[in-house]
Amino acid sequence: MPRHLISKLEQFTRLSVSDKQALETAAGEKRRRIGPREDIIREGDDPAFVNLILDGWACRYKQLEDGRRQIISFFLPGDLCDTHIYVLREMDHSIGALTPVTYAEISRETLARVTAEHPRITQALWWDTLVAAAIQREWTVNLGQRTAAERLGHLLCEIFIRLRGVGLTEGHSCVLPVTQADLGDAMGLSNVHINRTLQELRGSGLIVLKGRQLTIPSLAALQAASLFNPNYLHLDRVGRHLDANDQAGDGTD
Amino acid sequence: MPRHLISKLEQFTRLSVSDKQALETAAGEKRRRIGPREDIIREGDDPAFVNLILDGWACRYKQLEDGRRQIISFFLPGDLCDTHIYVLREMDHSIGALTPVTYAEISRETLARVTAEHPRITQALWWDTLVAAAIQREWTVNLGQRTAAERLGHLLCEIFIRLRGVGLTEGHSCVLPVTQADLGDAMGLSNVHINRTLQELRGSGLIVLKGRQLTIPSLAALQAASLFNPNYLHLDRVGRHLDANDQAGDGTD
DNA sequence: CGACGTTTTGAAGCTGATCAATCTTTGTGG
DNA sequence: CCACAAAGATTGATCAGCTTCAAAACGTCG
Repeated sequence: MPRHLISKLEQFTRLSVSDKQALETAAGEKRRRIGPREDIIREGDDPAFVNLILDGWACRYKQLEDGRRQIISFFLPGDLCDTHIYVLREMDHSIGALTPVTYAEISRETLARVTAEHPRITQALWWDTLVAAAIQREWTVNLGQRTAAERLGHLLCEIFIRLRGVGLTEGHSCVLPVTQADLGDAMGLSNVHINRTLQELRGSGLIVLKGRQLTIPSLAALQAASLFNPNYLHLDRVGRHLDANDQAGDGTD
Repeated sequence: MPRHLISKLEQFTRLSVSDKQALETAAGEKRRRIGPREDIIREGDDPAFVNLILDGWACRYKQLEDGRRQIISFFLPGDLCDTHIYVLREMDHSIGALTPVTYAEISRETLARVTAEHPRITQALWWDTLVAAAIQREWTVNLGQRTAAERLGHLLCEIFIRLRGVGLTEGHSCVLPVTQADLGDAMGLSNVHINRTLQELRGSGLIVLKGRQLTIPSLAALQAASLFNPNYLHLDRVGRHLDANDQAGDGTD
């Protein structure tokens, strides 16, 4: 069932049948389901598990004393929250659902066992962690330098490509199941301005957005308009040399 | 000589004499010195080493096609660039010096050896990595939600506390060796507005800034004004239980 | 149908950007 | 030790992008 995670990791390296089974087992241990606006974990809590999003969208966020909320990152299906979080004593931010979410709680011990026995998974999780850090850096650039239209366009490019990596796009389309207010909290813009900026992107034909269905007629055009350079997602199959080949037939499915 | 790194890590766990010697040796292998505005590594380069800043200030940054520059994070003495960066094939950002900088290049092999032989160092580096990620997240909040004055005040709190952790403060003062334009590139503000915001902070008595000498008369007051919550720096000695105690006298110096 | 959440629109106001000039500091060479 | 150059800090004036507030339209679901 953690097929999205597997798809994602296979962008980096090919996994053997046994690798996939190990992930399967780990993700099956403890499964939970929550509704939108519910929290998976809160600032101040002791992080006991690594959470794996199986379905739905969640986010990291932080709320200032006066109510301002910043969404720090989006969690899409297949995303894993910090694999070493248990080194720290308490959460410095919260993780909450934006849509109905199904996720797996993976214990520290399980994760340790899986990585000890499956070096390719270890490598792939490293890659995933580094890409997550790169995305966070890119958001810094996004918030610091880009205009509203560039910023939003950039986000949509990123989301589309990430969803494609986990098999959740269809042609030029994908879902965008969050409210405009959520997008605003993520981009540091008011919901009103998000609305106007979306209209601007629609007006210039860069996106088609009907309800929760997003279509990007030309990803290249949206990328160009948003100064989007996909290099930070590191989709260049760096880990080719780690492709599983220890058993005939492995990794071909 | 990597005394700043050692100071920093000892905020998390106590290190034995042998731990410190290992860091000493690793940091001594290859030392380099560069001037301000020179790069340590550039976007597109193949990351061969982990860089340890021994002296001076550097930064991660990214430059957009049209020249806009965002400083993504500051590297202070004792800071280590991503310890697992070699998993990726090429840098998605650059690292450059803001002042004259001395740094050590640590090879992948050396780092692997040190961590294999020194579990406390491994743990401490994990803590360091997670704190670095938390800082990046906090910058996202900073850029997305805080006003110019809050943003700048927040940054100054963070820098002061980080410098204090590596023994580079004196009483309520520390150096601030970067230009206002650099601060602007880091905070997503124009240099003009940085200037005016600094004057505002000076005017309200929250900071004293003469040349490159920064004094924060009341850190608590600046924190309050900037909505600064230090929890994300995880300075609560989480790793107490890992304190080195395998040899009498260890860790007490 | 009615209610609630979400999107859309309009108008007014503020924060911070831009541009351009001046002042100050630092560093360098004579 | 002074003169000069270059970098950085400061100031003023104008402008643009985005926020805020408020209301209306739209959708969706019990």
